[in-house]
Amino acid sequence: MRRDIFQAIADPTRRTILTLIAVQAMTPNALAAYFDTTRQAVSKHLKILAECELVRQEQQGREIYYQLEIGRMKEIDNWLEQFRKLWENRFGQLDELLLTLKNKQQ
Amino acid sequence: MRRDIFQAIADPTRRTILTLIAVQAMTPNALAAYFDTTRQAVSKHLKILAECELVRQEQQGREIYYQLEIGRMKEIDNWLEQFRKLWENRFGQLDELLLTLKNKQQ
DNA sequence: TATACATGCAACCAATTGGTTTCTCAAAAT
DNA sequence: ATTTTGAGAAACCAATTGGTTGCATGTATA
Repeated sequence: MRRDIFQAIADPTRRTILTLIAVQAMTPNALAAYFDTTRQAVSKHLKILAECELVRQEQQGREIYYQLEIGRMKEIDNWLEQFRKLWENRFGQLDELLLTLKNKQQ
Repeated sequence: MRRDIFQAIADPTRRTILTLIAVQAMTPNALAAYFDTTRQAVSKHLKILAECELVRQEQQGREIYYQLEIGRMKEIDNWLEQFRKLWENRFGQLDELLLTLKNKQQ
């Protein structure tokens, strides 16, 4: 039980769940229809996502709607931030190269 | 052996390795000094990162320098893209709320 | 009220993971 | 030429993971 957002998105099923509920809240049953596993397996994935606060539950009668908790997703974005400079730099260099080539053609 | 970039960054040691070599290329030995594990364990992490093409190796005598392959990191950014709209929206709504509160004070 | 449905939990299982120790190999250094 | 050093591969191990089946519980419906 690591309860780590990076570990949470490591599983492809969980990533798909996040994508699905990003569009609209869904019940475990409805989600399970998208996968080749049992409802209980999906339930376990949802539990992990809930522990990481990546999803929010909303009971509605006997159904539970799972909704994306978008705020947490920003943590991944924050981690990426340290690398963003590097790849912007790289693409910046590419831009420069293309510009040089263009100038030579003129 | 999943060779999946999301699975690669799931491990905290591997994330730290990526952060370290983002600054400058490093050898397995130098990296191992940062962790409470054996050099061989670090070597295994590097192998996984290499399989995902997140690092590039450069032999120099008997040492091997590992360097960050920044391009692959953009895949994570691309996956985040689908959620970015949502959280920008959310913070947009927050901005609006703050603006309303400010106006009320006046 | 009895039955069907939606969900989560517990117990179990095979595969994977992250770590270790031991070994081999190639390149420096003595 | 011999020894030391840097690195990866192999064999092994305990813990974790993702899945299953069976059960318990609460809510809707007949």
